[in-house]
Amino acid sequence: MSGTIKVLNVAEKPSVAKSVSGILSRNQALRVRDGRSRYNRIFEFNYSIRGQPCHMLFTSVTGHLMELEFEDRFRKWHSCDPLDLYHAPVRKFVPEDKLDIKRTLEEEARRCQWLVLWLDCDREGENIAFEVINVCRAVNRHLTIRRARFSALIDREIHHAMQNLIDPNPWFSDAVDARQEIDLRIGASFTRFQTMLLRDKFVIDSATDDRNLVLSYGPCQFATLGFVVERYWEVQSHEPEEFWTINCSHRSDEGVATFNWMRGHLFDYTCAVIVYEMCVQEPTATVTKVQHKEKLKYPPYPLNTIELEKRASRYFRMSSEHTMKVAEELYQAGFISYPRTETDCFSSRTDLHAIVQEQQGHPDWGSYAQRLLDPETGLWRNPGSGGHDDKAHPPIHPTKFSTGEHGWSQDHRTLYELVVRHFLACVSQPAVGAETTVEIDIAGELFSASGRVILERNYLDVYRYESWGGSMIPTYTVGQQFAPASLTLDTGVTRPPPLLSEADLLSCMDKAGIGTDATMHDHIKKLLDRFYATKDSNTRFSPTNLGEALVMGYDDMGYELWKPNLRSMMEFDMKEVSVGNKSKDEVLATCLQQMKACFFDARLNKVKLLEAMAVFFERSNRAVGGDNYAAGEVVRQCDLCQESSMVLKKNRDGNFMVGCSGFPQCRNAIWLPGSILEAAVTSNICSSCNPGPVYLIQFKFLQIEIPPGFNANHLGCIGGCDDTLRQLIEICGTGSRMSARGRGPTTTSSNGQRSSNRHNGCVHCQQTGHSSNDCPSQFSRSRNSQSHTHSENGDPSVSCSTCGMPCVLRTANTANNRGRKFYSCPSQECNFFIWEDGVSNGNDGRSIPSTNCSASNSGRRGGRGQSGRNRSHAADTTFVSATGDPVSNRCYVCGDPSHFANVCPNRGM
DNA sequence: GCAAGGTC
Repeated sequence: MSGTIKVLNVAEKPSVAKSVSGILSRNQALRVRDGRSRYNRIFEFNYSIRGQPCHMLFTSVTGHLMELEFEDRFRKWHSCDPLDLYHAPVRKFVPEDKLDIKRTLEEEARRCQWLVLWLDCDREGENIAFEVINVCRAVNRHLTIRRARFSALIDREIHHAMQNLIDPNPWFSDAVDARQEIDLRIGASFTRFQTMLLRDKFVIDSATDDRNLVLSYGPCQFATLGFVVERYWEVQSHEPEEFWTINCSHRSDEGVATFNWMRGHLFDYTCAVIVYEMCVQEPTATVTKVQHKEKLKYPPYPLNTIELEKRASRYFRMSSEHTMKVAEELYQAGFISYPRTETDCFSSRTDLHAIVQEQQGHPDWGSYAQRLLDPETGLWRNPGSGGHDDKAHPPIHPTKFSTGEHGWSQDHRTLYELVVRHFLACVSQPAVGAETTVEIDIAGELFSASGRVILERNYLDVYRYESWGGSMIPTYTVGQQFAPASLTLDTGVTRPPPLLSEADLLSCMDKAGIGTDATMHDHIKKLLDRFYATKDSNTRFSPTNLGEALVMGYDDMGYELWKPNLRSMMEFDMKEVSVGNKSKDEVLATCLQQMKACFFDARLNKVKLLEAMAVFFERSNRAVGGDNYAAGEVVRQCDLCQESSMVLKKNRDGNFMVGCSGFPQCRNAIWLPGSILEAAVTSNICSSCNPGPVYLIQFKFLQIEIPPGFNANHLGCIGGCDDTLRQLIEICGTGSRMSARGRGPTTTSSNGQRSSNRHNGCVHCQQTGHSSNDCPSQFSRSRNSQSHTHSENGDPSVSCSTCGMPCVLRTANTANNRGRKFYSCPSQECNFFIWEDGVSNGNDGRSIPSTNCSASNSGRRGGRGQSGRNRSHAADTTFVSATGDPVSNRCYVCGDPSHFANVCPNRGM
């Protein structure tokens, strides 16, 4: 067919591909074939777009085609500081289970000239459209790309959409991209942080195996939890208050009427008694007002997802999650319309009568359907509108008649019945009632009674879930007087509000914009799955200890991370992006910057979380392993890798250091004096160090290990400006590579060059804590040691026989001497070494043998000043292991030549 | 192992 173009059409789900294909082809010459994905078939037919003959291929995806994830090196929980997740690179990719769909799209796109996107017309749909565009355009750069805009699967609308194609809207898609990225970064960072902080520190008895417990955080799940906790606290904090009220009854031939005091109740007993005694003294009642009024009780609006969930919970105590599962199955089998819809008004184009007609044969509600269709009954009424329309799906309604199918569970029957009865109710007249209100006066106090007679039941006949209580009261006339049958002063107490029911919770979420119609039930289920909340047999939610502790912890910090505001603000920003008022990048930058600061602050205040947990849980004895990042407090951004953060940590030997959380990719580290007893990052920022912020650290030194004149408490900066800290490091040495006995005042003045290095700090990075030679940014260089073996406490002190520098205590890692300690000169220029046990035995030092040492006794030279000057010594002296493999004398963990890996302070990070 | 959002 000359001039015919091939058009690839893609819908968001298979059912839409099928429906639209059926409408466009008018079911004429419609062919179907399988794609690579078993769910997403391909429909083929011919069509003409504005006179252009087209061969149409119509397939679908199943929701999002792509996922957003961190790049691999950030995906493991201990791969980085959770703070890094605010700027770690992310990527979009097609997950394994969607690859078949991707391949279908690629294959079909290659042979098409046009791509028409039939994704749902909402923000998520637009984002999925761009996912499809990316996949298709990657294999066919010449594709003409158009968007079909439709709001219902109705013939006229679909043909109109096809003839009036528009451009896809990148702003809508951008809003979703921003939402995804923010959700991922916030969720992952807080989840890792609180899980690693709390899981191993407490015996969390709610979980079967708390080692695998994940204490997840998400803007939706925590807001949902917040509603539960807030109501629970309200209930807990309620203090019953006694009140008094006066009740009056009257009996006549027609029956009994109960009159309520129009003041309601009084909390002041004396006042109540005074009023009551006045009434008792003059008890005659005079009727002051009789009012008759017609009242209407309207049927519900057309059914959307949230109402379906709420009503199923209220009427049948069915969980929202189960409701959606059953509804999905009914939808898949064609009995009800699409169950995930916000829309609660029918389009004027919907043939409502046809839907009712289908139900006429049902044994239970068929006769009601017949009455509805009979104009003489006057029962029909065009349905009201709840004011919501997602422009993508109609309200939930029956699409196929059934009296119950083989294989349906009771829940399938119940839910189908609800959908049908709800629909029939929507198109029915409201119930009509006559209400009578009577007011009386006793000694100047007013009382009222009311009664109701239902005149027409109308929709209530089919909507049996609702009732409208009728109550009769006797006939009264104004001016009539009577003596009350009873006049009592009654007492009662105020009651707390009830715990939130599932329907209440859904209402709270809906009102605050937490989740979507398709996901709200997931968030509720997540609270149960994470052991954050429980649900009782009345569908009422209480927080567990865990849920309450988490909310309490954040609340004590003063954060509203558990309130819906965060999501609302995000939602506002998303809206701004979707209408083009703000750019995606702008919103991402602002939001993530704020959340990062919030995360940082939350971590500084983590003690609040720990305290809140301690209220409910026993401390655990379990060893905490691999939790350095959770324990580490951020001091500044790493100026070496520029990606991760420098965090204050304690090494295994108990000494403090500030290291890059990007380890081992980045080995930036600042070693702090071993004489530090306590160190904690504060929220104070150094005013002189750049790039900032550099947070000051509150140090507490062991007084006896620092010279007179220095204060044991010091608010210090590791950014390079802090002379006091520099001096203390110089005087005390660092605690990183030596055992405690290596600490103490040293003979640094004996080595002018070394002393000079320290005073000047590192020439590469300007930081204290290491010398220029030690700078992690200069790893190929040899380094001087900062450790000292001279001591004042009687421990051996060994100096290099060549240069006189204090030696470093190391541990051999060779086959013959593994674990044996020896001293060696920190300078790479000298080869001096001596076994530790040799020192105590009074042996002389010896130099490291030139080759094949294996730390054996060979190559002994003995005597000071004779160490291997005759040997050309490279920075990396090679040892040979027992297996003959060369072993570097640098630590294989951090590359530091002053120690071996078995004593590496960074091991196990 | 982490979010929330689509959908099967």
